[in-house]
Amino acid sequence: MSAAENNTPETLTEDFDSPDDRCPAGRKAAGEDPAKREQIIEGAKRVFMSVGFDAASMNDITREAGVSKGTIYVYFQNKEDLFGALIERERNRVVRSIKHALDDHEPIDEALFEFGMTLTSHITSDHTIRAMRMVLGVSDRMPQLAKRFFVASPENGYTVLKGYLERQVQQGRLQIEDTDLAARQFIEICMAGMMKRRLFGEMDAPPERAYIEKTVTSGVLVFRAAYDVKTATR
Amino acid sequence: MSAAENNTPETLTEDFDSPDDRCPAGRKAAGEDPAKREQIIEGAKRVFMSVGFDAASMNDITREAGVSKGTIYVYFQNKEDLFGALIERERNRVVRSIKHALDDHEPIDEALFEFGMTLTSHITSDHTIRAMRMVLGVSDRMPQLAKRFFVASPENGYTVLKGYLERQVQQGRLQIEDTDLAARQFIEICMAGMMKRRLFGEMDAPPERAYIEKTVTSGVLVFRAAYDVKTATR
Amino acid sequence: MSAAENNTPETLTEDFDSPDDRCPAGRKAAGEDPAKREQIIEGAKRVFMSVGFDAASMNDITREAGVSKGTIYVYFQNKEDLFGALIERERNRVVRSIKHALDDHEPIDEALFEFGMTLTSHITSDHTIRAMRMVLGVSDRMPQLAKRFFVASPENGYTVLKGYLERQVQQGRLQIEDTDLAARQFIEICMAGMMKRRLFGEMDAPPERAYIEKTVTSGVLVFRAAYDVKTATR
Amino acid sequence: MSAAENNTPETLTEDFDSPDDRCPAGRKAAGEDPAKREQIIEGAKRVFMSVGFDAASMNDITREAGVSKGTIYVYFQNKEDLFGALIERERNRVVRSIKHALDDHEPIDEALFEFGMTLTSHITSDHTIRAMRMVLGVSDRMPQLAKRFFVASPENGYTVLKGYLERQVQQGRLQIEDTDLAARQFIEICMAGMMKRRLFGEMDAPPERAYIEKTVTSGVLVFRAAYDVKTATR
DNA sequence: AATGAATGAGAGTTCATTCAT
DNA sequence: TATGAATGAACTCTCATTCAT
Repeated sequence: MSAAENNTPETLTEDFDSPDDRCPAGRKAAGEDPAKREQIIEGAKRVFMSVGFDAASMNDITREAGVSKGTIYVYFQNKEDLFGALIERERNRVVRSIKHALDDHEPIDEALFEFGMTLTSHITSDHTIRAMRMVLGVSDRMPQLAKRFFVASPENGYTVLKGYLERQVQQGRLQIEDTDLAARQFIEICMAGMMKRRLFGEMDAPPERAYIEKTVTSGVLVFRAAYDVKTATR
Repeated sequence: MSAAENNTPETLTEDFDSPDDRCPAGRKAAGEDPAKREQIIEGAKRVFMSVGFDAASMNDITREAGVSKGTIYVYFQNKEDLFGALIERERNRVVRSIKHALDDHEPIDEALFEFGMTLTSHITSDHTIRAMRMVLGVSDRMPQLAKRFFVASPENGYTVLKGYLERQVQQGRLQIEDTDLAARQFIEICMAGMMKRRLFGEMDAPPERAYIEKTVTSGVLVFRAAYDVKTATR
Repeated sequence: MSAAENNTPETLTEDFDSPDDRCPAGRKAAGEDPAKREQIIEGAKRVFMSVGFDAASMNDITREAGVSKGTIYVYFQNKEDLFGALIERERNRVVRSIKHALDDHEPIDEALFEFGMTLTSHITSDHTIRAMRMVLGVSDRMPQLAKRFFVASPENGYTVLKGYLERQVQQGRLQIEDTDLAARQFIEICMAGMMKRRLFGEMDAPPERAYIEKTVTSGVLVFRAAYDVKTATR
Repeated sequence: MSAAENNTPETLTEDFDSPDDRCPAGRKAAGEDPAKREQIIEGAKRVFMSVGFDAASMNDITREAGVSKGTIYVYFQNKEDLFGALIERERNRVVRSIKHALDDHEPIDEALFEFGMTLTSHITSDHTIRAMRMVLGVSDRMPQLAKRFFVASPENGYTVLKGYLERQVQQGRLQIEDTDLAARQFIEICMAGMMKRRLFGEMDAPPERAYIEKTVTSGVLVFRAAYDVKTATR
């Protein structure tokens, strides 16, 4: 455990800065071949996703990734480290997808609708729900991991939206005192509890697009009823 | 073993109706002493809460509960059964606290405010957050448990609120087409993502009362801006 | 284990010499009520017989005998002791049944036939086969028990028969040099391997009477072909 | 696990046909090194033989075999599987030794004598007796094992002998109506109860050769008195 | 005297990790 | 460098035995 703590996610992404500096002959240094690293993570992902952290055995991962046990331990210090790297990769993937969801749409209605659709679809997807469950399942042992995952995935939408709202307020199109709160409110109205229901298994498949559309549409209406310029709410 | 078979969640709360009928001398039947049962669950709770289901060992629970391993296995069939009983107990605790939160308050503002405060405080409490994490961590293996816990705890607020909203609509005080959706929206506005942030460890303690009050107050305003009679929103 | 070794079967049967000497008021002294002792052994027999020594749990015996755990431990030092007492009881039962099987029948043919039938039927019975398996299963831990059981049950027939043969030789009706060997031969010819086949499960039920009759009849013929006076065998 | 599944008794003897095809470098595949497998069985044999199946603990076997617990479980699915493999090995050993005991000896006397000596010596050996006790001790839980062991070991002699007797009858050298019964009779006469006495511990060492010789000699005489051509018995 | 709830050592089995090849 | 056989601590669960009632 002490060893694992040295391996904070921050350092993980730095591992590849110059992978082949030391091995010009083509032979990769131990634990420095990005393709093999990817191969291992890909196998680990399949196993972790389907049974969770504790129930996943390193043997399963070995089999699924098609590499030997020893090789995994060259690339990752231990099971937790491997799991952390996997979550970190997912994190990066998500951040990219949401980043530009609010950029260009001119009418506020459409911009918010698009944003709400993207975020809700993403968060209720099988992929994300499974990842969340896994992360939460080990959050006692790896609290930083859960936090980082959250900041990257659901919370990231909040950051983007808050910036957007502030710009709209500055431009006089919306009247919001607390943009922090308003951003959070909008996100939650759009999801209307679907994330919770998916997490706990009350909904056992991602909601249909029509249902999401209806929910997000209503969310935009509620939000504008509260924060449009004419209305003097709060 | 016959005693243990009564441990299905449904019957858990009924087990203790008349515990001393058969044992007037004070000696309790095997697996039927509510105090000892409570003692075991209490110890199990401490261990499960702090490290999660998988990382908790029966030996730890033994030590924490102050009973022997054999005794635990008289009261509970196995580790999952013990965990289930613990979650079930938490579930019951919640249901009771929320049930009557909307009954008597006359002005809608106050009623919704009280409800939002109760629900948000409850769901963001250490107790509930830890329970949720545990349940989500094993939801692959015990999906019914997660579902039951959810329906009882966060979802239960939804049922109560939906009934309240329907009564207000009938009495002409609110104008809501889809009370199902509106109830879900209100709950999420009141929490404004606090449950998520608590779950993932972004907030590492329950939010202060002032913060909850501010958030719920704003939530009520947004909700009324959208659904008050005069306003013709949706 | 050291305690159990003090409890050789020999002493077990002496326990009842004067059970009520010390308790004239009717209340039996601890571990001295023969009826309760019998009740315990009867329950133990059902359990041991059906699953064997190791697989039988004291709880099962408790249930089957209808007495409490503590009571069993008043009457018997431990599980081995209880098992020993049970086997000892079976032993005594058997000895009685075979003892007089060769007494009165005048013609040698009939006498041997009757004896062979009795012995073979007895030894191939479910009861005896199960007892043998149990005893053999623990013969490493309780070697004296197996030996005593054997001497009483299968070997006892040998003693009786040998005496009979010696009398016949003295009376000039048979011509046998080694009555010890002849007695063993006769017994084995009559069983023709049935005991082995039953023990190992090749025959899963006691052989039918007709089959035993045929076998014993043949056994008598073979025996007389070898040992009748006219024939000069050996 | 896939390797362990090959451990069905039928395939056991075929496992080692070409053990080093895949590992020319000397490194053996998991669960496929015959030497290690033998080492484990050898250790297990010592433990099982001395205390029986139930009383033998995997820890004892670990210690006796000089391998770790994990290794045992690579080679064998579980305790029963290991025990089964051990018994199976003993079984094969026996079959080989008896198979050709009656082939070439011309005079019937000598052929039967040789056969009787081989079979009796084998069955009364420490090895076989201990194996029988073990097998019988678990015959409730593993009935097929006991049956297979029996068919291979003691019963196998019967099959061989019966074939021999039938050939002698066809050639007019013996006069037997029921060769099945006669074969069983001969075997039992030759052993004259020695197997029983050894099993139950009445004889605590294999009988001396002189004693077996005397017994088998007498057995052959008795058998021929009954079944020689001139004599019209049965 | 009889009870049976409680004990806790020890059972079989798994699996993250190591290291000889 | 990559492998995967081997390790052994730790797991859940059982049950002969004890002793307060």
